[in-house]
Order: sequence, then structure tokens, then C-alpha cells
Amino acid sequence: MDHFSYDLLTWYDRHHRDLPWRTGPGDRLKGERADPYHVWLSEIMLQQTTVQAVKAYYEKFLARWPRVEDLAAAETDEVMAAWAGLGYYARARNLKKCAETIAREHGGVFPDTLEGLKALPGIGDYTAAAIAAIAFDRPETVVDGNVERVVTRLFAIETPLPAAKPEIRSWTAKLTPRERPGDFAQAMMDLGATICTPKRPACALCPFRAHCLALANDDPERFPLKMPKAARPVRRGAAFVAETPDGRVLLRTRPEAGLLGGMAEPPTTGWTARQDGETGSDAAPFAAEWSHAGEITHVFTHFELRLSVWHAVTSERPVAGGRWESGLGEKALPSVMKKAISKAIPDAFKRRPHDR
DNA sequence: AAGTCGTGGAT
DNA sequence: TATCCAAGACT
Repeated sequence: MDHFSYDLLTWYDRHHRDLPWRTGPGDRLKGERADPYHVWLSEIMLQQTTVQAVKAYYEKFLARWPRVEDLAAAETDEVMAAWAGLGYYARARNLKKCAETIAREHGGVFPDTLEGLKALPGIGDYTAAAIAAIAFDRPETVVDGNVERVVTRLFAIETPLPAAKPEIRSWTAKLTPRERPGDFAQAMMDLGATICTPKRPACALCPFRAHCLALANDDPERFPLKMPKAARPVRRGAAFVAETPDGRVLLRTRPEAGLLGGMAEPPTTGWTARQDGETGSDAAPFAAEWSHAGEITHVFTHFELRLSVWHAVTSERPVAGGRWESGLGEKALPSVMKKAISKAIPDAFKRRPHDR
């Protein structure tokens, strides 16, 4: 199947995307490999996340923690705050753990084998293969969502996902060349992102157009086939945004495990599947003149959250597990919590931190 | 091994 | 507005 990878690499040499974590063309001509730290950091950020969203975070992390030892030595709170907004916060917790493991147990040097990489927190089948191929030039089989789409189309695989995964892996392994496996993996992903797109693929520009079974026999957009998804349930709850006259806001930290683990939030009730009326202020963390600021809706992967937002201006008082904070813009607040706070205090994130 | 875990952009 | 989905991992 060498002609497939040859055609693809030829296309890649001409049409590859320039991304901050890739080595320049000059570097590759000299045979230099990408920095494993750079590859790892970008791959973790790119899990289920768009290139567009990752770019700024990648630059910020690399500028602040230039080497894996720097990240290992950082405060976890700083790392979480820097990650805030990118989503899937377990990635940030595992990123920190992984950096510490590499610094402490591997002398700051990344393992260069599939098995060594997979043993690290946050690195699964895909990411281990991607780092091994891109940073260490190993011919591992790299399968992500892009590859699944390209391969199911190329071979017109009628098995629906996720049952088709072994089949897809097997075909991808046959395609993967011994030379330039890292470029091959990135080329497959670039192809999936720019040509072999989910909707309206640009088949006329595809290096595989002469060999693609989906294009020859059928409608490429039909692939990959997928099992139908379950409906997304609605959960409801309330958030209580309390502020002092000088603009401090009451925040607490969510438990380490689970949804939005380790991130800050204003006090909220539990989020139940209850379908009855809106949640009242009787569940507030303390008695005050709570006014109803409105409702916000936030869509997570597996449920939709409708939060009733309450607002009170009050004197600063002690609340168990709570902190009265200013300068919200620099806190590790998930987007849904920023949305809730903004509903109660529209300019909350334009304020500067107070002294003291 | 199916469910859990965010967010924002495209269609 | 509704749905999809983007370089998945973990339990």
C-alpha cells in the first residue's frame, strides 16, 4: 500500500498546515525531530478540542513553562487557572501529574516507546501513538477522529462506529509507512481537517481521489456510519452570586473528582433531573435579600444544565468552604460559571483585582 | 464497557 | 434553534 502513503506525503509536503507545535520545513529537511514536550503538550490540548481553540493556550503554556520540569514545578492552581476555558479539566490535572512523573521518575526525559508513553497519566492509545510517531519517528498506528473518517471513506467501511474501530485500526496499520510515520499521521489528520471533512468534502482536491471507494461507489458524506445517540437530558439547579458593596464575590472550589473538578464556582445547589418549576432562593448558602437575576443554559456533552441565578449584595461574612474574592478574571472559572456570574453581575470580569 | 467529562464554532 | 463535532482518556 506504499503508493497511498507516497501520494499522501507528497500532498502533505505541499499543503500541510503551519501550526505552532510543528517543526518548520527547514528543521524537517535537516532531519530534526519535534520536541517531545511540545508534541505532548499540543496533543493533550487537542484531545476533543479544535486547533483554533488550542493555539492561544499552547503559546501561553509554552511561554510560561518552557520545559516539562517547569510545568512539574508549577503550582497546580496556576495550571488549572491557565487551563480555564479549554474544557475537560481532567486533562489539566493529568497534565500536571504527567509532568511530575517525567521530571521525578524519568529525569525530565520523555519515554520514547509506545508502552512507556501509555503508562503516563492522560496518555491513551491515540496520544501515545501520536507522540511516538511525531517526536520519535516510530511507525505506530495513529487513529483519531480524522483518521476514522478518512479510512472509513477510503475503504467504504459499512460497520458503524464504535464497532468499526478494530477494522479501521487494521487498515490504518497497513497504510502507515516505515518512513516518515509522524508526517504520515499528521498528513492524515490534515487531510481529515481540510479536505475529507464531515460535511461537503473537497474530493476533487484529495490525494486519494483515484482510490477512494466511497467516492467511486457512493456518497462519501455517508461515512463513517454511527450508532444513533441517546437524547440529552435536562438538569436544573440554582447558583448564588453574592457580592460585597466593594465588589468581592463569594467563591468556593468544586471537589477534585467529577464534573468541573477542582474548579471555582459560586455556591450552587445540586443539579437534579427535576422537571418542575424554577429553583428558589430557599437553598441559598445564607439568608440575605436574594433577587432573581435570571436563568442561564449551558450544554454539556451528556446533559443540558439550566441554572437559576440569584444575586445578593451583602456584608462580607464567613461561609464554610467559601472565599470572598476580587479580580475574577484571573481565577480558574469554567465558562458555565462565568456565564452564571455575568448574569448576576454583568461587568464582573471587567473589574481589576483589589489591593490587599 | 457504556457513561462521564467542556467548550465554542460551523452548519 | 438544534445538532454535530473537534488530534480521546478514564472508569
